[in-house]
Formats: sequence, C-alpha cells, structure tokens
Amino acid sequence: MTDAPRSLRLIDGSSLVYRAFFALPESIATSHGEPTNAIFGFASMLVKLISEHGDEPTVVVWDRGHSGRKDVHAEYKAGRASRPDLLKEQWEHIPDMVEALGYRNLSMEGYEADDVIASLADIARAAGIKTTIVTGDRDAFQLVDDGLVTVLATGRGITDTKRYDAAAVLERYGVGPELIPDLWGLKGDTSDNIPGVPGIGDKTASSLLQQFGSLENVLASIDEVSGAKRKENLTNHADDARVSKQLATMHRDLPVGVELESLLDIGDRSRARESLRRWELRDPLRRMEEFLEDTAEEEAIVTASVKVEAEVDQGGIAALGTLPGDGPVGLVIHAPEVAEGELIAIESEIRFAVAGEGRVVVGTLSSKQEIFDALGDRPVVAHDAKSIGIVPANLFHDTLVGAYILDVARRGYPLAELLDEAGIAAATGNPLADEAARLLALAEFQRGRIEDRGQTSLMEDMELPLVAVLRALELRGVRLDVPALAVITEKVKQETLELEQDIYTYAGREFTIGSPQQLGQVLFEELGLSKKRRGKTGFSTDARVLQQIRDEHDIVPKIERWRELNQLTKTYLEPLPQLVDEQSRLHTTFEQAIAATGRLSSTNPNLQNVPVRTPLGREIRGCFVAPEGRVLLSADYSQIELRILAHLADEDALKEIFRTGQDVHTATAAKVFGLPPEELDGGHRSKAKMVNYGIVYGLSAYGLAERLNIGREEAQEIIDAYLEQFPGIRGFIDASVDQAKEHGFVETIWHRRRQIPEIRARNWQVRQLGERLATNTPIQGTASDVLKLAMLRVEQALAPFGTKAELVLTVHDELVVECDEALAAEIGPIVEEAMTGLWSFEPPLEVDSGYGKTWLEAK
DNA sequence: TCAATCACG
DNA sequence: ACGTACGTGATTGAG
Repeated sequence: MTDAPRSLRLIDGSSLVYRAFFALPESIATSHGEPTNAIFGFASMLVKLISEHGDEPTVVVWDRGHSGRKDVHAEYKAGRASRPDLLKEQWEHIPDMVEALGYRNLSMEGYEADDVIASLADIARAAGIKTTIVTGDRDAFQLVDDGLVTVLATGRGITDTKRYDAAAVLERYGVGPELIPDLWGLKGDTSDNIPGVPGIGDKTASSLLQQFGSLENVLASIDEVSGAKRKENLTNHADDARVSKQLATMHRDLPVGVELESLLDIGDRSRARESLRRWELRDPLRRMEEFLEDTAEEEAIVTASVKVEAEVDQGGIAALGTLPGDGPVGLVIHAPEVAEGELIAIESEIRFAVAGEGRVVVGTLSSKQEIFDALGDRPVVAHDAKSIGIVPANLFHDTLVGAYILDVARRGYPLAELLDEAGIAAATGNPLADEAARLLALAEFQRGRIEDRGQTSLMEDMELPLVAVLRALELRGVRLDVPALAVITEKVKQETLELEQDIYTYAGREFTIGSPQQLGQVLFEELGLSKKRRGKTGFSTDARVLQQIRDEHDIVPKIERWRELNQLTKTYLEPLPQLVDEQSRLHTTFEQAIAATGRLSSTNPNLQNVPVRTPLGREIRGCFVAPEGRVLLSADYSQIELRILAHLADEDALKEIFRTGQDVHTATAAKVFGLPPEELDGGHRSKAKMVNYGIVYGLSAYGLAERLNIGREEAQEIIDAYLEQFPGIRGFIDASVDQAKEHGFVETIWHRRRQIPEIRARNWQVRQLGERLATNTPIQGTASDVLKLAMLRVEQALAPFGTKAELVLTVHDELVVECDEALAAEIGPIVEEAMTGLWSFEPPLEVDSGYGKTWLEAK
C-alpha cells in the first residue's frame, strides 16, 4: 500500500451532478418518494470509478459563484438552468455522501470548479503526482500533460467514460492539449456559450491550427486561408475568437490554500454503506460492498445499525426444544436445487436454521416436512414462505410480503438486500444461522414500519393468510385435456403451413414472418403498402397497423391469421402439454409480491392470460377441464372496478346505475349523449364503454380520441359531458392527484399504499403518468384487495367440503372452483356469498357464476 | 438484454 | 405546449 505510486483524482462534481440529473428519469426515488436520480447517478459514477479505475485519493470539486473568467457562461448557466427544486434538494446531500465514501469535497468562494481543478492539477503535477480529472467538460483537455495528467471524460451516459492522454487528445482533435483553448476560440462551444467563429467547427479549426500553429497565427494569416466566406468570418470575428479563447482558457493559478499532502489519502469509510443505503442505492451499494469486502471484511459488522448475536446449536431437529420461549422463530431452509428431469434431491443435503431469541439451532433434514412437524404451531418467520413448498401452520411474518407491502413498486426483494438496507448484521459466524437470526430481526423491523403506517391488518388479515391459500391453489393445479389440445395443435399446424406458403408466394420470397423488421421490409419496401406508425427500430407492423392496411393486399389477412396462430401455438398449444403432472394437471406459480397495484400474477405457466376472446382462443380455453365426475365453477365480479370507482368517488348517479341493475355502459351512454335508451345504438355504447375504461385508467382526451378514432375536440366534449353527468368522478380524480402530490402516495380502501414519485417529476410526460397512476391505483388496487379477501373467504367457506370443492384459480376478477358435479348447484351460491359479503359499501358488488365441464362452459 | 408483439383482466 | 390510456407474462428476433 505505502509503496503504491501516489496519485490523485479530481472530480468536477457540479458538472457531473447536473449531467446525472438530466440524464436519468425523475421517477428514480426512495421508497419514501424522495427523488434520487442525481444522487443515484453521481454515486454510480463514484463507485464505478473505484471498481473500474481503482481506489484513489479523490477530491470532488464544486462550483461556488463564478470565476469571472466566464461571465457570460455563468450568467447563461444561472439563467437557463437555474437548479430545479428536485435537483436542489438532492444536491444538499451529495457532499455528505462523498465524505461517507472516504473522499474530500472542495470549493472556493467565487470560483468555478474547473478553475479550481486546473490549479490543483498544476500543483499536483509539479509535485510529480499522477492526476486524473473526471469531468464532462471537454475544455478540460487543455490540462492533459506529459503522462502525469489525464482526463477521464464522461460520455453520453453518466457512467461511461473515456480516458484521454496527450496522444488521445491529439488523435481526437488533431492538436495537442496546449492548443485546446485556441481550438475552442475558433470553433466555439454552444453548450458553454462560447461564440467562436461562425462556420468553423471541429474539423476546420483543427486543420487551421495544424497549418498555422496557433489562434494568433491564424488571425495573422487570414490572407492565406482558403475560401472567401471563411476569410470574411475570420476577419469579422477575430475579436470573438480571442475572447472565446480567453473564456476557454482555465485559470491555473488560484490560491487554493490547501496542502497537497492533505489531499493524498482516503478517509474513513465507516459510513459508506449507511449512506448508500440511506438513499436506497442498491446497485452502487452492492458494488461498493464487493469492493469493501475485498479490502476490509470486518467493517460490515462494525457499521451495521443492528447487530444480531446468537449462540449456535448444531443439535438439529432434536435441539429445537431448547429454543427459549414460545415467541416467533426465524426459519431458513436451504435445499439443493433439483434440476428438471433429475430424480430427487439428496435429502440429507436439506439444511435448516431456526432462530429464536439469542439462540439458533441448525441441522439437516431428511424431508422438509420434518421441520414443520417439529415446529408445530410455533409462530414462524420466513422469507417467501410459499417458495419453501410447505407453508408453516402458523406463519407469523413473511419478509418478502412485508417488504412488498412497504414498497410495492420495487423490482425484487432479495433477502440479502433487505437485511442490508435495514442495517441488520450478524456475527455468529455460521452463515445459515446468521441468516435465520437476521431474518427474525428484519421481521421485527418490518412489523414496526407496517404498524406505523396502519397496514397491520392488511398484512395479518389479508396477505399473510393468503400465502397458504396461494400455495394450496398451486398444489391443486388445474386439469388440462391434453388429447383435445393435441387435436387443435394438429389442425393449427396444418393451417400455419398453408399460410406460410401463401405468404411467401405473395411476398415473392421466403422470410421470417415473425420478425417485425423483416415483415416491415416486405410489406412497406417490397410490396409498397402504406406505412403507418413507426417505432424505434422501424415501421410498426402491429395488429392495428395490419388492420388498417388489410384491404391493400391479400397478404395482410394471411399475416394477421398467421400471427394469431403462431402466438397461440408458441405460448399455449406447444408448451402447456409439457407442463402437466401425472394427473394431467397444470401447476402455476402465483406471485404475491410483483404487481404495484396489489394484484397477483401467474407464471410458469401464466394461467391468467389463457385466451378467450377469439374463436380459436376459446377452443384452447375449452381444454381446461374438470376431471371425471367433477365440474369447474367460475365466479366473476361484474364491473368491479367501476363499482369501486362509484364508491370511492361517492358518485350517486353511477351508484344508482348499479343499484338498479342497468347495463353500465348503455346507461352511461344515455347520460353522456343525452339520449333516451331507445335511440342509443351500439356505437354509443362502445364509446361510453371506452370512456368508462378510460376513467379507470386515468383518462385523457388524447388517449380517448386515439382509441375512438375521433378528433381530440370531440373526445374532450365527451369527457366534459361525462364529468358533468358524474361530478363525483371529477372530485375523485382531483382528490387522488392532490393526495399523491401532497403525500407522495395513494392507497386503497384496505390501506395498500403505492408511492407515486412520478407525480413530482419535472418532465410533463412523467408527471401525467403520475396522475394516471394516482387515479388508477386506488381502483385497481382496491379490486385486488377485494379479490384477495374473496379468496380467503371462499377457501374458508369450502373447507368443510374437503377435496370435494376446491378453489383452483384466480384471474383478477374471477375465481375458479373445481368441485364434484353433484355439489355444483350448492357450491355456486356459497361462493357468490363469500365474494359479495366482504363488501359493505354502495354500490354493492355483484357476482356472476356458472359451471360446466370446461372453463369455457363455466363462463 | 431490449424492443416488439400479443395473450389476459 | 405536450402527445399516453392501467396492470401483468411469454415469446421471439436482433444486437
């Protein structure tokens, strides 16, 4: 360490923070809704410097006032880009983070960062210190010098950089670092408001300097310059060029008044994790973590805010009885992954840890069931209990679900990350035992926050009991009629082949129909069909476009049909039969901690998007069946989101429509278009339907116009008429947006909360999205709450029937029960009552149910 | 790994 | 002055 060559890194903090702020979306925020895009970008940069260019003593230099050198420049900056509030509030915290990472902040009253950097670089160079300048300002290239000073210039993004030594500068600009001010004097720099000479850019400036050697020489030799216009410009703007050069020349002789020696070390890093965690900068934290682990392993324990200590007992199952008290225990199970097709896990490799107060028992299991038998009714804390395969009889807390409730918008909730963020470290030295002990501490941490936010009931009465119910559904699965599906597959395969031949014939050649790019080439370039919309990579070929050009060429309908068949084949017909068990049943996985609105999702396979809208799709749905002697019973809420809207908005007119059992879209049409029911046609109804959906999704005139294929004005008229007829809706939208603006989040009836950082964005588009989220989330989220409660109630109501009647699927507004044929008539009303009885508001909820041998027949 | 497409509510 | 409807998951081609 001490022998390492001494070096210094100088960072232009001001320019990089600006860059980070404008380069990254304003939706980046902490779970509390604090914006962090600039903080995140800058931290990423710092950490990336460490991991990619090594750890060096680093000084982050900040603007403070302006040097006077670039008067125009400073004014320009101040005028145009006066710091937005969102940036200002982040800026305050950055110097502290710099210190936490062990680096120095430096600024000089009255001077801009680049002049301070130039002066420091000169001092360091004189002392023979290898110096790297990190900046986005290209005029810093003038500081590059003889191997001692290099510039690490940031590119378009904030974290990609290129290092420039003298050779690299020469290569890029054709002149050496010493001529950079001259170059800038000629070519100017729009972003810094340096005028330069009109008509002279990089190329010309560079060749002029190569030819004449300096700006003054160029100006002295205007006669020899080629081109009349260029001569004229140089003559007329000679003084501009001189001033520009002055502006571009950095001051290297500032009285920095800091001992160089004092900058050449790296400071205390004990707060590094804490600081990155504070701003929930998961990625930089992880990378910093990796770096710190290499250098100082013990620090993780020292810096943690909670340190869990526990005695480890290797006694296995038999020792479980020694866990003190009867409070909750943290359970961790590590089972080897069983690859598909392999026989069975080597059972002795299942390891477990159970943590109680101050004590952790670890051991191995012959089967997972063993540990659950041993634990009995003891309250258990786990992370993603459902994934263990068996849900504890008394699930006290699940840290996956807890983390989800606390921040529904996160991409994932890895336990290690959650523990880090909560500042929970352990020191038993046994990783498995540590994990269990820390898990227990994390549960307490989360429960406190959940309680503080009034979400305890949401957790304990809804999400936690749901874990076991979802696992039960997964295990039960739903039966697939594989032979029936195979018949469809065969039929579809035939038709697909014929379509392909036809398509190739029309196209005059073979191509990959499934490639939007190649398809676009064929349709729009080779066949000359009319281009509609274009995306990032080319012309759009989606269903809407194809429908619009359907009449232009016979190839189009063939492609539309091919798309449909191919999609259904690849997504359902081919994969599903591969996934069934011995009873021909499909087992999905329900994800409880994914959707930001609170909805469940279904994966592997996704049984929540089984086709139903097209004839062929319905055939596929018809292959979801009940076994011999049983039926599928489907019960779905009718217009649940609009009913919830009516309640949330306290909109009497809309409530009345539901209370009196009218068709909501027709009734809406009558009100909005001011027509008696008999004068309404399907067009009116479908327009009204669109408006109703639009409201739920966060309506805009533009969106509605787009969908209805009408003008924006007409769309606006319809919306105005709607809001006039349903004044409560307007109040609801306004109240939701206000709530989001004021508190940074919106919530459902059952207090499920979603942060809406978008609402505070500076970018208009993002802010609009925030407003739509603010209106949609309480509606969609409350509907999810209802469905979850319904599942709990249905499961309970059907419990007395044992396996004779079991909930098997849930699809957002629908529950599917498989039951004995003889019980169907009896079960229907029980399910309906369970679903409607949880709602005591106006308007009431309504459920339609039906049953049959297949899912299709049941609806 | 991303963008495009399309299945569902 | 701006240009999107909300929420998911699977597949595929292309880089």
